[in-house]
Amino acid sequence: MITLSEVAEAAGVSRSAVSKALLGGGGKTTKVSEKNIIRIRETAARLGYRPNLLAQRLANKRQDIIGVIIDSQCCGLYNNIMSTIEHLTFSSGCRLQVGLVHDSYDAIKKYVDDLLGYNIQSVICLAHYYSFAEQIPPLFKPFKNALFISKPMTEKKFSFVSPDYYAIFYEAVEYLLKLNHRRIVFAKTNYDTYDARVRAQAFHDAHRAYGVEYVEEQIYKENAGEIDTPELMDRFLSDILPLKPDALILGNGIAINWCIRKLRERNLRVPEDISIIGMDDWSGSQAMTPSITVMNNNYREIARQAVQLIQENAKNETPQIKEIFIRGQLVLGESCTRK
Amino acid sequence: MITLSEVAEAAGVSRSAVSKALLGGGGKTTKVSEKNIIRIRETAARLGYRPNLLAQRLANKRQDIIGVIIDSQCCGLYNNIMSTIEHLTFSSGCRLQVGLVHDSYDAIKKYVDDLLGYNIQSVICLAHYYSFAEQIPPLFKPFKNALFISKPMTEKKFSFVSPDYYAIFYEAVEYLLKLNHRRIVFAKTNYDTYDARVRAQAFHDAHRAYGVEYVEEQIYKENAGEIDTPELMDRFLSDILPLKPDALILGNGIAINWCIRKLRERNLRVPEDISIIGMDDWSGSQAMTPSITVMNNNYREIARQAVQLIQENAKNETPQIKEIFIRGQLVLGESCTRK
DNA sequence: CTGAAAGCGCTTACAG
DNA sequence: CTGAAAGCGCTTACAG
Repeated sequence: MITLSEVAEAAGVSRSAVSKALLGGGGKTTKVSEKNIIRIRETAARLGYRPNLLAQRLANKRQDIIGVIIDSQCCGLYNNIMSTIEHLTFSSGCRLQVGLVHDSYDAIKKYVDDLLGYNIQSVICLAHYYSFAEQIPPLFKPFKNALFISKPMTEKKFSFVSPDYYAIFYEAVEYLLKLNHRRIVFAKTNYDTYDARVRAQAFHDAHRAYGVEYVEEQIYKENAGEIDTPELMDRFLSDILPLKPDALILGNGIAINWCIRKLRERNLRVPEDISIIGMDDWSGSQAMTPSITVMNNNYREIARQAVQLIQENAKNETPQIKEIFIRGQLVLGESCTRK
Repeated sequence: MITLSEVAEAAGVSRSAVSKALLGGGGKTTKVSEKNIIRIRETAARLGYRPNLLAQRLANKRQDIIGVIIDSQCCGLYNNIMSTIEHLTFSSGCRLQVGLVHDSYDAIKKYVDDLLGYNIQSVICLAHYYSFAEQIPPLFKPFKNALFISKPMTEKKFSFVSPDYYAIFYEAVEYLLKLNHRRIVFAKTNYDTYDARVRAQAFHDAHRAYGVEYVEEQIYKENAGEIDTPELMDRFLSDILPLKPDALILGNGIAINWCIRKLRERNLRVPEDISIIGMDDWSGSQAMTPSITVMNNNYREIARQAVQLIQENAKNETPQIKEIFIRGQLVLGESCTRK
């Protein structure tokens, strides 16, 4: 590896001059003549010089790096978010340092330590919806500029950009009620996460607003995560079909595929016998047969606002805490029909 | 930020001692008494000391970091690969530095520069199947230890771990031919990538082995990428249905969903009228109705071997170049039937 | 316009 | 067992 000193020696100039000519360093006062700039550039190119980023960052502390902690399982779901974040930060000359974790508190803690060890003060957390959801936010206290995607489960104030889970869920339930559904089953989880809480609340509020009674069993809490295996789906259906549901609100595409398949085995058709709404949009929801009515969370907009906020705060000495909810929209498919 | 020097001063010992007691540094000869170790640890904890990783890496050059360059669009497809890589490297005390790109030569080049600038010599590339596929591998020459997932398009020898696209594709075509299909259409792309090439070759070889003639149009080359929008699917079907195909080999789940939907609009059923095989497995392929026969590339095994090889090579001064093909397997669904 | 010097926060080889 | 010193490859403030 060629160093800056070697370039300086080969070009017969000082290291300050090379720093200025090649790396934009050299402080405010260092000037280099046009002649030397050319010679330095030529020498560097000839030697194949590459600046050492570790040394650069150690020396001047300038930080244009944003840490990202993301769960590898979210990757599909958050695909739009990540690629938008990547695009926006990259085009503004910023870099991402990505910590990929999977459902592991220890891994998240380790990556947090790494980011702090690299003196990275800005971080976006997309991995905090677990059974241990409330243990994650405290890990992010040491950062000057932390931002969560989705509202974190914590007392302390953090900036976040979150889907407005309540509003979209309310809209979905309202939509079903207006189509005369009277027995909607919502496949919640037994996790105590923010989204699950407010969805249950929206379920309740919408029913109340429309004067429709429901039994507690219509909010299904038996499952830990997605109902995305045939076995889990069988159990789920055995549990809830006795309630004679006319609509189901479920998670992702896989769950819904299994659901449709398993309903068919029981001679139940979607939407004729049971309507279905998906809680998360996924690419391909409109390609299915029937196409699925889904809650589009507007992830691209979430990512856009997240990047804007974190970059703004990265400039401030005392970042301001903002809580931003992004409205989603119900994408109407063929999976719901009037009763 | 508390530094090592401050801990040393507060504990009344030398920096070497702190380095040894806290960070496992201090060289071979530095010894610290039990008494001092305790005091140093206590002091560090009290002050909230965090080692600066930049300084550590700059000073001792020890590298336990593996770079990864991955396309954000691959994320779904390569989800299994990435999470397996993450798991295996993380549990061996290694760290990943992930560069997330999207279909952009410039971004890949920039991330390569970054990795080299951080003095990272080991890198896994999962982003080299583009229209500019052959421009990517040269970027990775400067690394001591580069490894590609999927065979790269290049003359130079690189290590890679790749799906055995040829074998699995041959198996799929053979399967269809044995089920008496005689007009198989393969939705290739107009990209000149390794996988596309050998698939076309396998298509040819299998037909020849079974003495089945085919016309060139059965290898559809009009598309740039996946046929994953309704418009592209309409055009594709308009183009190939006049050939009276009895089977289609297509890309991912979205493409296949659109295909089934658009075939139905034309009163063609899967598999009764047309059989379908998917070229890439995706979670949910077996949940669909009908479930889809897919080529499972065995990504987890690919990831496992990739990590093993790159970690092995990271130890060697002169890494050995290995070319590893992983056999996949045909997962039989309901989307193919005997003609 | 130019370069010598001190510093970033860690290392390790070396001398006690 | 212990610490002073030189070094990693860059910075920038400063003095010419």
